[in-house]
Amino acid sequence: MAVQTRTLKTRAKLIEAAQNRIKDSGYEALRVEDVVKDAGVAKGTFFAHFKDKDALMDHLIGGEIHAFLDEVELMEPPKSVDEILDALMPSFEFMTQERFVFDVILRHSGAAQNSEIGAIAQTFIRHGTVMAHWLAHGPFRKDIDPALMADGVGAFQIQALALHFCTAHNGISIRDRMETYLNAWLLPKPSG
Amino acid sequence: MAVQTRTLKTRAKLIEAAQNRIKDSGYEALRVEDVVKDAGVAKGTFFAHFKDKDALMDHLIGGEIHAFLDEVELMEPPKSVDEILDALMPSFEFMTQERFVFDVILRHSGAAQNSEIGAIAQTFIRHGTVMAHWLAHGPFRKDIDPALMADGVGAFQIQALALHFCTAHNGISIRDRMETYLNAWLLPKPSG
DNA sequence: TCCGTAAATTGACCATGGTCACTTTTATAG
DNA sequence: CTATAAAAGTGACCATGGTCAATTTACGGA
Repeated sequence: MAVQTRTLKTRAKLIEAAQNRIKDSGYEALRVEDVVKDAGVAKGTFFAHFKDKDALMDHLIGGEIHAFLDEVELMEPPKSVDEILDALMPSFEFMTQERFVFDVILRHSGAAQNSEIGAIAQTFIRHGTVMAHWLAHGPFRKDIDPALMADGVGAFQIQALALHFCTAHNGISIRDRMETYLNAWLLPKPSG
Repeated sequence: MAVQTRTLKTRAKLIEAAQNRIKDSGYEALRVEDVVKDAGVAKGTFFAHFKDKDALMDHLIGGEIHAFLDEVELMEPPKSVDEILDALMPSFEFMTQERFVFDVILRHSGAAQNSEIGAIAQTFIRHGTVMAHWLAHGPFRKDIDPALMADGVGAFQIQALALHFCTAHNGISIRDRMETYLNAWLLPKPSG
């Protein structure tokens, strides 16, 4: 039997309920019980639509990040580290709005354990593709593969965001730290 | 009143019970209820000693990583990327033994949210110190601060370990991926 | 030795995510 | 228009981490 309209409706109701809750209480405070109550369905139904609460988070947070990438993909390849950062900052702000959100992203960045790839993991792949394209067309180092450079940008991004939450490393903004990282990683250097 | 001997004993019992459980069922399967049963104390006692289950995990996993660092600190500064990797591989093996362990490490790598710094976060700081020292005394690039280089090694390490758990990126070993990263990050490059 | 106070411990209780046998709905064959 | 099988939904129930008012234990002073 094919997927029923009912299924899509229920799923939509669940997602909308969750988004509304999040809009005024944030991600961490989301309770499955509240979502099903607002959506007018039973608890079991939730888990028929999402493997677990984390899967809903993946879907919602992944969706937001995809929206940022939609913007980013429309841009011209940046001509400097500064322009790269201009493009990335909005998503950084989203990712650091709550420690909880960053933790979800971290947990899902390395894709799903066994099953198919999740929304957040997809954004990382997409991010890598866009970034590699950018780096191949800008004034950056040419001695290594753009895909490798893009990989590194991702790694430094995680690092900068993680340190943002670290009491021991405060006083430096995410952007400043990223600038230091990317200058050292992406720019051609004199030999020595 | 000072800390009582009883306190130390109870704490030791809890830790030993946890370690024994982990020894034959792994980290993920650890249950607080089992730990307190084995230790012969009530559940509430556990939470008088550890803020939450995660704090125990931080302590145990952090302890293991500290032990690796003890070894590492005795070594001569490595003279190549390969030698760096020789030094790091044992701890990589530990960190990837279970996805769960890696997740705990990730979650704690950016230190505690508000309160004092945890055991795992400490290992990252220690790792950075050792690595910076190594990098300052080896045949690596001289155009950036060793502390920055060390920071990068940490970032790439997380990246390599994360991709190890990612279905979409398999076929490359952690060591091979790290070698690619570190060659690109640490070695002096021709200008261009 | 006894008392009072602070520290340590207890376990019933709660919060919340997740399960599953059962019921209801929907689509389709005859 | 039924019969029926697959899909969707239900909610009582479970698992497990975490709380806290009450209790017990240990230490220092009189």
